[in-house]
Amino acid sequence: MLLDYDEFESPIGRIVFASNDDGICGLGFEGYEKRWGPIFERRFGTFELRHGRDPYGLKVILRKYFAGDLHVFDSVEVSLGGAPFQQRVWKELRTIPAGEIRTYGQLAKILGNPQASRAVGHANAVNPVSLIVPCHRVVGTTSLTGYGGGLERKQWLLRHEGAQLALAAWG
Amino acid sequence: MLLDYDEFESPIGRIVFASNDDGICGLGFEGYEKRWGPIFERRFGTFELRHGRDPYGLKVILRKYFAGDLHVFDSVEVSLGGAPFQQRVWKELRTIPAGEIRTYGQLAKILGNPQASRAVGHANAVNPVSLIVPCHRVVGTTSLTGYGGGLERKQWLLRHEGAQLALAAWG
DNA sequence: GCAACCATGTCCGAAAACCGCTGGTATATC
DNA sequence: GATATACCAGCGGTTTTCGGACATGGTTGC
Repeated sequence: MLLDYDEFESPIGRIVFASNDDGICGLGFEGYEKRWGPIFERRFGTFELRHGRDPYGLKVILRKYFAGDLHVFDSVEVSLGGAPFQQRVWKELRTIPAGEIRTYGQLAKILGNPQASRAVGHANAVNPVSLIVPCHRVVGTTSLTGYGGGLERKQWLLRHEGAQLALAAWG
Repeated sequence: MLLDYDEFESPIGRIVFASNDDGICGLGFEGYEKRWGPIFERRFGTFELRHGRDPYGLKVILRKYFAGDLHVFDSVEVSLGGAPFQQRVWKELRTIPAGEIRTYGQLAKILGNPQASRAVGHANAVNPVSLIVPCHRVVGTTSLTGYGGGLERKQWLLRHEGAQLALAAWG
């Protein structure tokens, strides 16, 4: 499998992203590309990366997003793979509007099993496409919990989207 | 929970009061309504306020009280909530006749624990229904101490009821 | 299959913080 | 030496906070 990949300089650090014929299949903050090996191997068997190509015009979209155009990701095609439950989680994530947040427990409930909050957390943790699949809009009941790109970025993104962070502890 | 609330203009400032089906559940001097949010939320979960209703005819009763009819509160129904000890304190308060005063220590003793004066003070501080539950009739051993509506009002009320304020410092 | 991971949530108990206090000493004033 | 004031520690009930234990479900690796 031949994958294109490229980079974008955002206000909170370099972003790397990869895509195949179906859509964006990987996106994360700098360093994330180091984890692509096992991820894409499991998914594609073998793969090859070709640098400097951006067939979906993602750089432009990212620039708009960071300029305040928060809904530009809605129409971006993604190619995610993953287990059945994870796919449902990721699909559900994309229905959360910018500026809103959910808890892991809420998502679990929506997906039909109120007890599966931890499983939801795990699905978030292995989300291959940050931002476009907005895993940063999911928080714990009592804290921000975690984020692949680091909590500071999660907080920054939520502020950028105008979300109401209820707890003082969330900053 | 749906609560009625209304207002009354007294000689010492506007009085606001709220009630439910069981009786008066909140009464205080102007500004007190701002503290109703947390109080009623803890007690009722959610609640809603409906202005301009006075199902217990409290305005008439208040007018009589300020005209000098000091015992009109005796038959008013109240709905207080609160912790067990607080309920005992508030109940005991209503047995203090107009014109008399007690100290926090005396009340503690009456309630069985002479050391609990400070707890009595706290119970007084969170009394949701002033005047009817006459927390203004409790004073410190050496000073008036405190009052939710301000010390001037406490003093005014005690004079109005003809209480003997022994200490010169009390005014 | 089975055990081991987890970007969770809930419950419960212990500890600490909060105060509309009191009583005793220790300093000040006259 | 009387007062009066200031300060301090200990007081008890409630509320809040914090931490640990535990149940939880889906995925992954053996």
